[in-house]
Parts: sequence; structure tokens; C-alpha cells
Amino acid sequence: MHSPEELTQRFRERGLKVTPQRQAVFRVLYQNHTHPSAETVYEQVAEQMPTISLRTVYQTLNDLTDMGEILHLDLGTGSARFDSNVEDAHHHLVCEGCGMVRDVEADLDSLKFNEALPTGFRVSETEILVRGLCEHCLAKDQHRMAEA
Amino acid sequence: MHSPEELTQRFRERGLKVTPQRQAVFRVLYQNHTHPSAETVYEQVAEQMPTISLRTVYQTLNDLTDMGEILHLDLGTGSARFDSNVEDAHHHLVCEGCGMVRDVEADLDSLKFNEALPTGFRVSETEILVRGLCEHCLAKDQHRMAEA
DNA sequence: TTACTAATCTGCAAGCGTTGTTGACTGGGA
DNA sequence: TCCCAGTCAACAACGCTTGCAGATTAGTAA
Ligand SMILES: [Mn+2]
Ligand SMILES: [Mn+2]
Ligand SMILES: [Zn+2]
Ligand SMILES: [Zn+2]
Repeated sequence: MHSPEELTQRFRERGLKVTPQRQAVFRVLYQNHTHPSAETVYEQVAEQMPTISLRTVYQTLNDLTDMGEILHLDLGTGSARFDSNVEDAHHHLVCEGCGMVRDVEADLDSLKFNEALPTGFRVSETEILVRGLCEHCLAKDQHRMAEA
Repeated sequence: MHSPEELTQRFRERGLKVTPQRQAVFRVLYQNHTHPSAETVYEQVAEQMPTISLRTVYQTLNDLTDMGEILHLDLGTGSARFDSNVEDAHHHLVCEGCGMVRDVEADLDSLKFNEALPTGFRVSETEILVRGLCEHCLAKDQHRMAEA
């Protein structure tokens, strides 16, 4: 995504207004690269601006997604995750225990499909998702197994 | 998944009862390879058994998933999709217009990651998802563009 | 066959993430 | 400074899925 200052310009160009609420969302997203959920963004913005509503956070996230400034990810963790890194094509690794998400770079060109895609199908995106358990959650699980 | 007859055995071995409702769900899943949603399974079962409840379909789908007889897929289409093919490792292609899902086989071994995964991370599954528009939905979209 | 009981059924309420609505408010161009 | 399109906060509603409870039933053992 662009910097909060640049986003101000781009919002105005689109006829969108730049409010303190939106600027606060810009700042949180610009510095948070952990693929936060809307709820997480809301909590972080609310620390500085306790009166903001979750609805406003959703609205701003949707606007940014429409403008291509952030990515809306559905990683099967229950809630959508938002990615401020749209510059570098990349994929994701997700912990099924705690929902932690990390970027993964893979060479998509090396991927070979064993058959042709359906006739006329237009691919918009090929996504690789690595699911598993992070070190922390794995230890927790083993501890749970031991006592059971 | 196993055949409806074999599933009867496996359910009983687990202390689960085999009811007409469950058998009807078994049969629908056994012959439907389109990755149906719970709602779709419900509709197809309801044709033969109009009194079955959606809740019972969900319960049976969950039991089958727990037993490893089917796969519960989250492809970002709004509702979960269920896959009766657990024998052959494969991936999926999904139309973002109509939700159509098709199997895709790819050589995962050919996939190269550009960096190591996080320390201690245990991968349970690496999934490839091809998103796009099917021939039908693409034509619909172009028609919409033309008249706008 | 019969009797018993744990498992299951249906219908409805509730949970969760997200979006719709509405009336009051305000950013920012003129 | 004015003015109004755009935005805000609060709350309701939506779509998918699960929780709950009382009535019913599958399947075992006698
Ligand atoms: Mn990312
Ligand atoms: Mn499949
Ligand atoms: Zn974890
Ligand atoms: Zn389609």
C-alpha cells in the first residue's frame, strides 16, 4: 500500500473524504504486516481513537481493497485477513492453531499442472496456501496429548 | 469416501447409528462429485426425503469429515464445500462467478519455495487454489460490460 | 420379540463475521 | 465561510453454521 500521506491524495482523487478515522486505519495498516483481521485493526485503532466503530474500519478496509491498496485474504481462519503488501507477489503460510500468517515466496512458474484447465477458463489468481501448526501451537498440542 | 454399504459398517464400528437420513446423505455424496455445499446436499436429499432437516445434513457431513471419509473445503465461496474424493491428492479450481469447483492435479514436488519455512513449523497440507471465471461467467461479464 | 437406552431427529434459537440502514455530522472544494 | 456529498456511530439484519431440548429411534441383549 501507499503511505498514509499518499493515500490521502488518492482518496480525494476518488471523491472519498479523508477523516481522522480513516487516517488512523491507514497508519495501523501501514505499520502492521501481520495480516490483521478487521477486528484486530479495530482494536489497534481504538487504542488511539476509542470512539471509532468497527463498521467504519470495515468500510475503510473495503475502500482500500477496491482501490487495490490492500489485499483481502480468505485463509479459512474464520475472518478475513488484510495484507498491506500488494507490491510483491507472494503466498501464505497459516497456523491452524493460532491463526498466525506469514508470507511465503514460491516460484509459481515451476508449478506444473498435469492437465489442461477447463476450456475458456480465465485464471485471475493462483494461490498457494501452506497450512500447519507453528512451533508454539505444536508444543501446546503435544502437551495436551501428554496429559490426556 | 467408501461406498454407502461400507460406511454403514464404519459408522456402527464407531458407535454411530445408521439412519435412513444418513444413508440418503451417503448416497448423494457418493454419486455427486461437484463439491456440493451443505445446502446443495440438503436439497438433493430432500427430493427423496422431504422431512430431513438441514441440521441433520450438517451433522452427517461433520461426522464424515471427522472420520476422514470426505473433505471439508473452504474455497472462499461463502459456504463450505464437501469433497468425497479423499483417495487422490489433488487441488482445486474455482469460478468466482458461479462457485463451480473442479479438480486440478499438480505436481507439488516441482514447487520450489524461495526461503525456508519458519523454524519448527509442521506443515499439514499445501494447497493450490486456482481462482478465476469459467467460460459461462466470463461471457456473462463481457455482456454486462457491453451494455454498461 | 421385547425392552432398554444411547444416539439421533427436527425445529428453533443463537453465534459469528460482515453488511445494510439511518439520522446526525463534517471534510473540503467553491 | 458555505454547503452538501460523503461519512460517522449505532443498531439491525444477513448468511452460514452450531447449540439446545424434547420427542423419536437404531441396535443390542435378554
Ligand atoms: Mn502477505
Ligand atoms: Mn476435489
Ligand atoms: Zn500457532
Ligand atoms: Zn462460473
